[in-house]
Amino acid sequence: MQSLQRGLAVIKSVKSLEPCSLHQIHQDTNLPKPTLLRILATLEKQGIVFRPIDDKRYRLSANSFLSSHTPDMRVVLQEVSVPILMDLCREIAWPSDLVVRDGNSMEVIASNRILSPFPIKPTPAGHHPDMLLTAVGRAYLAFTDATERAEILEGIKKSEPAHPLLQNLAALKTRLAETKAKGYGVRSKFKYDGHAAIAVPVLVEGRPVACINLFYYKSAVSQENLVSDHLSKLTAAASAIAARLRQRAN
Amino acid sequence: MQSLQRGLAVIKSVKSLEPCSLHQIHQDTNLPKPTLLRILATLEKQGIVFRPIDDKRYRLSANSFLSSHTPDMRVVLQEVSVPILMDLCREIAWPSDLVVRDGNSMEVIASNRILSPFPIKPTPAGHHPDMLLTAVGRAYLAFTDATERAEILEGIKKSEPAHPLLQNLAALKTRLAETKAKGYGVRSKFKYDGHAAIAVPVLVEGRPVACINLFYYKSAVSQENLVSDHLSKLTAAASAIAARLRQRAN
DNA sequence: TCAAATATTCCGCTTAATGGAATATGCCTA
DNA sequence: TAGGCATATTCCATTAAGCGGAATATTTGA
Repeated sequence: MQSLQRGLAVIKSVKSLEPCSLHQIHQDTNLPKPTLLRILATLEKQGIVFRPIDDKRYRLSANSFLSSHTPDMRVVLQEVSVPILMDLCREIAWPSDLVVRDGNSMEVIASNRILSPFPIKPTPAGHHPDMLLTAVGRAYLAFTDATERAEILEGIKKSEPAHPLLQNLAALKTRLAETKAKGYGVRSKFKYDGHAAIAVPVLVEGRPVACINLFYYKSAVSQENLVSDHLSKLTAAASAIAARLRQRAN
Repeated sequence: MQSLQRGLAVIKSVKSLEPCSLHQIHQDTNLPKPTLLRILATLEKQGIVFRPIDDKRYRLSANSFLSSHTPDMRVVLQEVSVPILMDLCREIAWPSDLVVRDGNSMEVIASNRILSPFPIKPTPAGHHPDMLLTAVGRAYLAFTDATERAEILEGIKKSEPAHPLLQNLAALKTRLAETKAKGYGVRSKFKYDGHAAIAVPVLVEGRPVACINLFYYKSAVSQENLVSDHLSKLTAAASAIAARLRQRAN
């Protein structure tokens, strides 16, 4: 069975090269690229490999029956979020990022910006959104438990004592309480910036393991309308990601 | 890609059902049996599944890129020995067993007897060849280190104090030393038994992890001639198994 | 010893897979 | 910012790879 044999060869190739471009697999296996595309599409449909939205390189699904290395939470998040973020952007046009905590700030690990008709510039690689100023950071802080919140605030105080949001702790606490009550975080007003964002947590067993935001132009729509039109969909996407994570954990 | 998709489905099916017959896979996947046969042949050639020589049921290879459960040494031995035992019997006609230590006796985990033209009755399931009387037991004892040897002899003394071979420890030691020197073990003379056997160890890093024997009719060939004709092939098979095991261990 | 269950082989048919060529996309350089 | 190279993707005519029903062989169980 040629095609099965080839498919298995491709799995092995991806396993040894990941993350790898079509071209790399082509060189490794000597199979013609159209053939590889067909095989990879099948493997993707079957949940054996996946590609981040804005990255052409293939990776092994942490899932499946393949003994990858350590099933890394980031990779799993990246994987399960792909179709959900794609659907989300198709539905509401405005772009979103999937963001996790990394130390005292956040880190973007997936995004559907390039799918959006609105040309919002992509996150510079390695950019770490601020924990206190951004919608995602605030959502995370608001929904995590008191211990982790205290730890993060302590960390920021040490590394960035002059941080504007640290100057009024009472106000910060109030804001976080409000965020939790409303169910979503909003970004602070940045200077020279026409964008705004709201963000909700991805909750697994009551803990935020990540956050998804929704970007928009302040000039195009009011926060009020954005919330009433789209918050439920954003929340649904977060729940869908959480559900898939739970499923993966068995 | 239908056939790739089906192949992956079969892998999943075997994974969940193993060890499983063709019929079981057929019921689980709803694929026609000729199709399954084709797929399974491919998977077997690619080292994804295997079948013991005298068992029609398919199992997942411990090898490969599949996260089976614990990669059990027995299963690995069983798997890697299949083609080697088949070739061996094709070459020299007399049948062999692959045997490992199990406590104070040995245990047959694979055999090519049914391939042999000589109708030597198959090992009764669960039969444990004696450690002191059989060729495989003696080969094992002779090649293992002093510590394990002492442990085994101690164990036999406790469970079977009247064992005939224990009555003359000096003679036993001499016999084991000879065995190691010659490179193969021979079976003790059994009453009412026209068979005889020789056996060699499968050595990995100097330790015997298993033994392979070679059965014959005393009336058909002398031990002398059997050794001069076939010992080298038996040893080669043992080395081949050892080499495959090493490869598997990475 | 025979019947039932299961495994395997056979083979003509069809469609799914193939891959060369054309096109699109992304990326780097000047 | 254009223009050119590298890579990805689509297209489609061709064909052999895969298909599975039916016949046969083997194993099992009574």
